[in-house]
Amino acid sequence: MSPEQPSPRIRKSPEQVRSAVHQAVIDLLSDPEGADLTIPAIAQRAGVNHTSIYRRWGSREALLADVVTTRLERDWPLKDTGSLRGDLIAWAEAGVASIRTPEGRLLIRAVALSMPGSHTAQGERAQQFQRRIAAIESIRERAAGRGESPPSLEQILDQLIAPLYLRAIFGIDPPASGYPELLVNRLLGGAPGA
Amino acid sequence: MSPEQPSPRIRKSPEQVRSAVHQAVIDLLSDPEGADLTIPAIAQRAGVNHTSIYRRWGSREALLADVVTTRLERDWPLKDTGSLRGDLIAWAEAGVASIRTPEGRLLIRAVALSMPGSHTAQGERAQQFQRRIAAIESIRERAAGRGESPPSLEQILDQLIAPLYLRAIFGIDPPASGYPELLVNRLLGGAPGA
DNA sequence: CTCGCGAAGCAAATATCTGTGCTTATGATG
DNA sequence: CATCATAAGCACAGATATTTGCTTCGCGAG
Repeated sequence: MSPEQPSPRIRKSPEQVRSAVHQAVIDLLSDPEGADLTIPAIAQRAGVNHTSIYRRWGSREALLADVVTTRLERDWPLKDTGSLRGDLIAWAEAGVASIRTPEGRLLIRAVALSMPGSHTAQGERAQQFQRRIAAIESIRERAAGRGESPPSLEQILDQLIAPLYLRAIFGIDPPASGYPELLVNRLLGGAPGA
Repeated sequence: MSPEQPSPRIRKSPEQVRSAVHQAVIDLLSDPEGADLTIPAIAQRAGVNHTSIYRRWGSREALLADVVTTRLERDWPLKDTGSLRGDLIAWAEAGVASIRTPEGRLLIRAVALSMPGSHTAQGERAQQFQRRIAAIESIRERAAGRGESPPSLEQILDQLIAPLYLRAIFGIDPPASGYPELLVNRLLGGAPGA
């Protein structure tokens, strides 16, 4: 069957391990069968020895946090569009795009998730969320620097972040079109002033 | 130490078991140390044998769902105040009150939580959330019956439910006062028309 | 080219969780 | 008061996950 050698041992390099494990987490997370995200399962899927994972990441929590951070910062970046409205819409668009994929949903849900991970859970999760909040803060600061007066963080939290996260966590599809604009219009008021 | 007998076996009645187990789940959930919510841990905390839990609830998912449902429906009930605005504010107030207690936060978070519960997880969780949605739907229907024209479910989701859930899940305190009214005013528009 | 450090793989031990058969207390029923 | 169904507790077995000691490869420094 396998065109490969019956090779007794092909050792992966550290980078290969990292990459394979990350991918395995994503795969299992996306798996509609709801495969359980245990270290042994991840290891098998990634084709690495489970001890490699235990030793490198120490816990599932830490691994999850690593994967989530990496992916989220890649898929949900900040853009500088030159205006507050533009920045917020861009951010919301990236969010909506993320939410539309099963992978993205699960990823975001994983931030809120955790369960039997004990104490580290809280810390890691909070940190992830803090990172997202920090992104929003930098948008506000840029706006303030341009002389615009951005809404309070609370307002953005309630009207922009919350709807996106809720939908991600509970798997509710966002409206088919114009959703980012809708949210931002509600937040900033009526029509695109600038 | 213990003023009790070294009693070889004091068997709890089914109701005592149910009550003790529920309380144990709440306790562990509230525990800042982030104790892991495993059946054996819950059993020990409740002072019951773990097999009693396995046999009665079958899985951690089912147990969690039971506890959450029970508590949530007790602490976050629906009231009929006679107006859409009143109903929504009452609902939001109950939510805010819930969110202010560590227990309430964790409870709501538990709805979104779960993780290594595999497939059943999705179903149970979705059901919990559906129940909450149904509550909102009934508010809308009552309003429609009175001739009022309630906002769409989507709008309520985005502007009322989402902010509360987000804060519960990530442990963000709601504004000190007037928050329920603030949310409902945003949703229904300006001032209390009636 | 050789040496040596860091990390992957292997195997086996340990700890935990999950589930089963059986005994026996508890509370309801007649 | 006697009987009986239900469910709790106990002991133990099976399956998984977690951890550790040791070996061996890959790769860069000298």
